[in-house]
Amino acid sequence: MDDEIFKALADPTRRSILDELTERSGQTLFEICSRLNMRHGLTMSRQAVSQHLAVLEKAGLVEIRREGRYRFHDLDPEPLRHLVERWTGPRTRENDT
Amino acid sequence: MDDEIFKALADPTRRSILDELTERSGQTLFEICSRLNMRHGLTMSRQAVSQHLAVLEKAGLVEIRREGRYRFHDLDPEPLRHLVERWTGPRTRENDT
DNA sequence: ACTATAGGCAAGTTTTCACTTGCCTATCAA
DNA sequence: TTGATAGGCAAGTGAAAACTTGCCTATAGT
Repeated sequence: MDDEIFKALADPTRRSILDELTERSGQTLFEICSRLNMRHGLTMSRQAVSQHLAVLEKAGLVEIRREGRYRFHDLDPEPLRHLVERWTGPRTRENDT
Repeated sequence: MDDEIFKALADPTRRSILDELTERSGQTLFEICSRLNMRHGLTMSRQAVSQHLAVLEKAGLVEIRREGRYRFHDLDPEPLRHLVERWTGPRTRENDT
């Protein structure tokens, strides 16, 4: 289960998508495409982005809701919160400088 | 820079290696090999493990120190601490239930 | 009804990654 | 100094992942 999350995070394009959705939630596929192009310098086909979104959805990091002919994408950062605690320990208070 | 860390974490064998080093720091290559085999059911060549360790070292997650003919491996969890904060926000206290 | 927009499906290609194989070097112990 | 142990290098293989291409479906506006 964590496996899908780590694999999803391994790709820089997918991380940029998460960045985009962090900044503006509920974007459509086309919006994400154009913003990846504009702001991250990524030029890739709509299908490529769609496939990335499918990976992110399977990992539970993005929720997709359909309305009419639009598909809106929302970030769900919940699965990320305790992801690396197995190596860092549960608390990081001593590092809060 | 983060890219190497995320890519390093994408492989389940490498995550098992981090688990092993979390439990017992300073293991040699052969120790890691046999413990991956014994405790994680992973049977793979020494070279494969060595390559994984190289990836982990490049990502800054493992430090390697040589003494005589031995090579000891230590975990450095520091780069992991704030890895996902760009999506979760800096604090997760409200989720400490 | 027709057209444009938003998205879906399913090959096929290319690149990247994990892993092996074979041989070589270095340290230590007898 | 011989042999055993710990590890290194580099080319090769196989499979998975990223991305494209071409065509199809569905919703909305006029």
